[in-house]
Amino acid sequence: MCYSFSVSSVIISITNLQLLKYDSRKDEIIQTSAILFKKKGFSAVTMRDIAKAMGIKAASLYNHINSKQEILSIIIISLAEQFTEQMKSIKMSDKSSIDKLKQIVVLHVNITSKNQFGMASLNNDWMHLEAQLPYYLKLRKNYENDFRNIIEKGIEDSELITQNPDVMVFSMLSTLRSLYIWLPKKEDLDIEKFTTELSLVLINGINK
Amino acid sequence: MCYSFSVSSVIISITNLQLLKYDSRKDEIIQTSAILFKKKGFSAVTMRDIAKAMGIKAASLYNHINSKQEILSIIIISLAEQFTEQMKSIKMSDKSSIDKLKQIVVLHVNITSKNQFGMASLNNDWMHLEAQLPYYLKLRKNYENDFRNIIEKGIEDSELITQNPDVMVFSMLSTLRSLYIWLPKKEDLDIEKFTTELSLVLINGINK
DNA sequence: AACTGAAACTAACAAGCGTTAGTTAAACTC
DNA sequence: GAGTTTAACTAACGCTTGTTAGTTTCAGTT
Repeated sequence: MCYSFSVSSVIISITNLQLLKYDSRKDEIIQTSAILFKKKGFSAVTMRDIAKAMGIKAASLYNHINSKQEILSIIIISLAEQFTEQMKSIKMSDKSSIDKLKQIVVLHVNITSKNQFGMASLNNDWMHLEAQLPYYLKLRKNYENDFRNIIEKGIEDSELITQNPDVMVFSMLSTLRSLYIWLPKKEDLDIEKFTTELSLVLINGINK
Repeated sequence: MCYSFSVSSVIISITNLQLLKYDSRKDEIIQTSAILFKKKGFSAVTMRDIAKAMGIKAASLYNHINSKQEILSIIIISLAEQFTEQMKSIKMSDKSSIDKLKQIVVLHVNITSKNQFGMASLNNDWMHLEAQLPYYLKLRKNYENDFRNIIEKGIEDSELITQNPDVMVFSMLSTLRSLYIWLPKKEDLDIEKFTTELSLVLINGINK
């Protein structure tokens, strides 16, 4: 066993400010990496790029993380799990299908506005996950299924038009997934107002 | 002058089947590269990957192309110019704004269905263009401006709802740009039917 | 004052990268 | 058949990649 602790050393660890700082340093690496990944993509960013952006040497990164892969996994999986978790509470609520769809719009705007860089990795670099790739694909498939089920229920209940639900999921989800590109461009954006406008356009269209 | 020809040698070139075959071999490299670029992204694909997919050695590729960069430029710029050209004829036509938007949907579905792999590079790897990056950005900006002008005209003419045109452009264009992900999934797709359904959803929404 | 551990460092590794030089074999032109 | 061209090849180049080993610095604990 490499990392076994006595009871006393655990207590020391908890009260040790250094250890807390360690964790925040790891977060710094992940945040910095996400910024670079958005600009050039995972494969084009080197460990030396990440280190330089933090003002340290590449080798020093390995005091905090195990591999370049791990950085990507943490970025993507934590976001995918946020979507999964919040979709769960949306689908279990007793609202109408249209209200559920509006809540999905809110969900995407919220997570994206707080994670504009990470969302780029989620959208563009998921294929470079290795061990975690099957898990990610499972989460994504479940999410899309939940989305389609809400739409199919809306069609059954005559809330929504009788059209191919796949096309409807595709159209809405494509827009929501692209939010990470657009949100940062509108810096002084009223998030609440934007969410309302976007819901209106996605659900009622643009035709007068 | 490295490549000057006498009149007779030009005539020979035109009637020379080898030279035509040369061009098609270059096209093969570009097509093969596009397939790999879609799967892993430009940066993660090596010249040895491309060569292996064609059953030759990496060095042999350089008999047909000048650099890895050049492959990417040809893929992206040729598509961007197709969009630019066809947008030109749409905006100059005397149709209503809604009909122009429907034509833009047709434009995207057509180009994407014929270039599913290249469209991935256009969307994800444009930042790895080097010399051609400013030109690409100019074409993209012009395209988005033309798109927004059509929508603004539609609002003026009371064809479209009075809403933020940026949100409307964002919503429609995000969906159209994601077509390369979805079209290949529906293999036995009736393109014409799909285009009609998509136009309906984008313009009239999904609300009953 | 001695000890501990976090977090930086230097130096280096083996593997892989895009690309070039020079060669070869086969297919065309005359 | 001699000469030319196309398009493959082998071999290698200098550079960059992710990562490891071992060392140093320094603040906090005992």
